[in-house]
Amino acid sequence: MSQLISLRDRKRTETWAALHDAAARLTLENGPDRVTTEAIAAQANVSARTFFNYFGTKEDAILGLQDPSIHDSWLAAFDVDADLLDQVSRLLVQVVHSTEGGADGDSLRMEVVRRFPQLRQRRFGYFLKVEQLVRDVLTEGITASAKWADVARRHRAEDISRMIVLIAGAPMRYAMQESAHAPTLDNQFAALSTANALLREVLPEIQ
Amino acid sequence: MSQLISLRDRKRTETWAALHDAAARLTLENGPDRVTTEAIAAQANVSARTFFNYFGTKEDAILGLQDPSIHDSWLAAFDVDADLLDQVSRLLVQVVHSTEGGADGDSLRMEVVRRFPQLRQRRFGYFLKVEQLVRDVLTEGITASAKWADVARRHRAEDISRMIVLIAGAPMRYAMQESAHAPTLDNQFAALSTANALLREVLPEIQ
DNA sequence: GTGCAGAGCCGCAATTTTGCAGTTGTGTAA
DNA sequence: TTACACAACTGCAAAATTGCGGCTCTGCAC
Repeated sequence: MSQLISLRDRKRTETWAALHDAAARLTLENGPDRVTTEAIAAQANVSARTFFNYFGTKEDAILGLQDPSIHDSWLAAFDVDADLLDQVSRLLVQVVHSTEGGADGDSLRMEVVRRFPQLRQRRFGYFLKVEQLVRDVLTEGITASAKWADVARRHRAEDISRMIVLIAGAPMRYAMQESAHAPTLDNQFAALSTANALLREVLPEIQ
Repeated sequence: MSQLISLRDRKRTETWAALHDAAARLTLENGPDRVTTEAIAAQANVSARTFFNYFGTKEDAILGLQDPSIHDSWLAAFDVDADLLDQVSRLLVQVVHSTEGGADGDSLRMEVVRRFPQLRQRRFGYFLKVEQLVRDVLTEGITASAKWADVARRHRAEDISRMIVLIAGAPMRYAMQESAHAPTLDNQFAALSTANALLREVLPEIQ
């Protein structure tokens, strides 16, 4: 019973959470610059070296950011031949969401971001990785799609994907810039849907 | 600060204690035969395999027995040319004590032994290892001692040590047999000092 | 008694954690 | 300015943990 996930995976998750929690907690107490990776590791009861096995930078730990990854089920649901703007932006949202650690209701993270908005910048860096991932998926889809065969004859699939992801990602960038100042969950959602509507309105005009 | 021992050593000690604690606790609840190594490992939050990295047998874990080892300071204090009976039995006591985990006031172990005296047998097995260790030390001492050079000319140092350890260990064996029935700390000490006195009385008579 | 399941225990390879010795960049006291 | 401490971060090898397959033994249903 309760062997749904291996002990190894469970412990890895626990360690990740312990580090993020320690980082966020200590940051709230002392501010991000007065917290050392060493202190975080000590608080999480692991070595300083292990800290960097889990997070690339101190800020990632504070924010609980994970390397973006694409879940199989998202891939299965992805359809190049459907409304691409919709498909791609959905995938972008999913992957971006996957970079923000397990628990959504992580009030610690929200509090940290509220108090130290500078940290928010890190998300933009992550967004580049997210785009790369989604681009790869899209490129593969386009290459295999009959619908795109024509365009693909005049442009490389990589370039087509790059352009589409840029367009479909515009609302997310918009929302990130917007909510950087007042980074609450509500603000993010609001900004994103505003941006989506905006994009839909702008697109026909420029075609 | 507080880096007196390495994180590695501290964690090793903690894991050892967690396993012993889990083993003893579960044994008290269910009896030694109704506890599995797997349950102990789960309770201690490590894998079943790790259990056997720490303890050779389930009983060792329940009793908190460690492989005997000789501390450097004991070695330094050991003097072949002093009263050997005293020296050797002191060393035996120290090493035996070292096989019974860190915390002395481990009421859990005492309670377990009180409730399930069968477990006590395991100690006799350990005593053999303890004797072996002490014999090695003694052999080396005798080999290097001028005082023993004469006897060592007629007998192998190993054999001399064996005999001495047997004699010096008699009180401990006596005490272990005695206290097997009523295994409290007081009983052990009492039995040991009785046995020591007894030995001292008997020896002159048989020489 | 025969088969079989459960539990103790071990060997080994894969994964994770740790220690340690760097390198780099930055603030700051001399 | 120079010197230097300190903190972020990395590479690498040693140690610890895990998963897994396999072995043996014992009790129990058949």
